[in-house]
Amino acid sequence: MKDVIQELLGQALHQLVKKDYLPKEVIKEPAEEIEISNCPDPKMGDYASNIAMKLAKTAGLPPMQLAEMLVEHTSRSRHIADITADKPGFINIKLADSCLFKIIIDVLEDGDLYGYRQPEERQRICVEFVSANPTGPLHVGHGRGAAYGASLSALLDAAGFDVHREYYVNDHGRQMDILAVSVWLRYLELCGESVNFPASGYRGDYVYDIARLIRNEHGDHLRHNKFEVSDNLPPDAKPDAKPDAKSGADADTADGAAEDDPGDKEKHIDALIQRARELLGKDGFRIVFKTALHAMLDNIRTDLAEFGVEFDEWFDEHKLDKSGAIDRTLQQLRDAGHVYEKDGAQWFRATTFGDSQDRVVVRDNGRTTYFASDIAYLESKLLRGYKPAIYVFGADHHGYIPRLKAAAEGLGHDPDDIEILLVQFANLYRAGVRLSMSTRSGEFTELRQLREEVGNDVARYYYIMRSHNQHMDFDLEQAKENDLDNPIYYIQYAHARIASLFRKLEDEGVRYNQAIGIDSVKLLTNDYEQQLIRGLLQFPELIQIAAEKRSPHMLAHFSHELARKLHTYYNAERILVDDENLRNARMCLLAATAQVLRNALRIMGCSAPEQM
RNA sequence: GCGCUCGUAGCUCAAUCGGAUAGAGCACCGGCCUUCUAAGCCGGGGGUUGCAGGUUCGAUUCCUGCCGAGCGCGCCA
Repeated sequence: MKDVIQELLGQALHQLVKKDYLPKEVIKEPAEEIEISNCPDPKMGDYASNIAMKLAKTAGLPPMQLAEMLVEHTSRSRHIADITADKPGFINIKLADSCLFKIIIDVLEDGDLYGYRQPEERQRICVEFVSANPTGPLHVGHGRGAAYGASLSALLDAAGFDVHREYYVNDHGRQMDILAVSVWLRYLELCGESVNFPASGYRGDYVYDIARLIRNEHGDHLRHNKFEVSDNLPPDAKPDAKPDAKSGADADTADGAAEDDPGDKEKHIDALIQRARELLGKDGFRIVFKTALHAMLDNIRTDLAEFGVEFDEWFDEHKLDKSGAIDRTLQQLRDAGHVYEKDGAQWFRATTFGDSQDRVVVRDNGRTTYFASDIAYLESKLLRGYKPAIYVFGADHHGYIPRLKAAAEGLGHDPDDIEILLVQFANLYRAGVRLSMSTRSGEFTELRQLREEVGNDVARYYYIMRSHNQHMDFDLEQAKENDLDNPIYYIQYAHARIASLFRKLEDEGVRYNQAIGIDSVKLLTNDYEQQLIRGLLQFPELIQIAAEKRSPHMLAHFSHELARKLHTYYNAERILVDDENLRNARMCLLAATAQVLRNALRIMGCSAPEQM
């Protein structure tokens, strides 16, 4: 509908230019350049344009006068009931009733696809999100990225993009080796060996679960005694050592602390990994490694699936190495002259493209860095034709943006072809007390726990109801215990309420006749009904705006608003009246409202219950 | 020190790439169930949009500086 109005105003501008009332500079080339917004107050009209104020300067006319001229020259359309120039220079447009009523029919006809744009050719884009290292279960911090990424993907799909959802599996790095060693040590523990557990090992119970799995499968075949395992290793740090502990004792007052704890936990764990490889051999280590990896991926996959988050592809990092993609991409950068050697390592000259420093891609020991994989992965995405390739990162990764953009540019791409969205942290509160999210405290960390405590719908909604670049407080008390105040229940209740009316009708043996209803929609003239219809009208436009702004939280607000309109209507008017025409017309409106609520809830990843 | 994201009602947050009187929820106060789900509705109080400047017809939005919060600045992943 907006495009119709843009078109009409565009034509009016052309006419005024043709008559020499206005200079030709005022012509906005694509009509879409003409901004159309919703009126803040429905009494003013349905749509508003600020075009007269925008062009006042180039036209050399006061905004109000220009607005009036435009109104005069806008050709009469059957869609428009009224068009006026108002106060500072806005042009307000009121839609014809017939136009509004038709919305109900549109919704009923389009059904699950109402609000969805379906262009002939869909632009292919990729959304990569979560991508947590498979070294442990997902924690609540990943939850927001998961909920945001999934809803954003659904939103972009609705807006007409061909969306590819991708999870990048870091199955190649040192962290995975540490997990494997952690599992192996727990396995040895189960075998009866009393080995020390390293400070930087993974301590969660899930590590024992995997160890148990291996022992069931392979018995004691991978057992080595504790002396073989720990002899001649560099000393470990204390298990509880916190590098940046801010306790009262500072280095200068308690210099004994350093001597008590001379170990380097990083050197220790690296040596331990090496030892494990030696003792287990290539095959033995692989058994532990693969079992751990698969167990964790299963865990994560199941967790996400239960959360309603699905991916089209799980992209394994190691494939980039195996296929030679990393080498090829690095060679490409070398050929372009963006790589140099220093201190035995190879550096990507990221500073040429605005990064604050150059970045190592090949270490002096010959191994490629994590960033080298990132570059190859980036190239893979762009070669596959995604435009843009969207990354959803936690806010703590914002430092990666300049180097990734630099890499894209170094490979000869437009840096705008990759788009990096940051999701800010969510703080969990219980009864006003902030819960620690560190793994060490073990207080409340797993996404699974959160889902079990508050439910999937609540978790999904709470995660996305705030703008992704806004820090957010997630209060478990409000989310769970006080469900009267929970916005997601409020929305779902509106949907259930409508379903309940249809049930009621059936119980009373009265048939709902949609044909009669559609013929009678013109009876829906009271304020409440008009408000609801306008809500339905706004939905497709909201999808487009929210998608452009990568802001699924706008759907949360929209849904709440639509639910409020429904509840208000329900309280003010009796829906199931005796008059057959009016009753069926109202039921049509409610059916359409339920449909829009369903569509919005689906994009947000929440269910639309028939009863509550 | 440098950089990124922010700062809006008592609390949690909106505000459609700069628009009309800055809006919701929670909390607080007062009304509405013999009738379709009261998990609801209606009404009320509550604001110098962190501070100071600047840009223009118009600023919560854009620019500069300051104050404050969170997070980053490795041949770690």
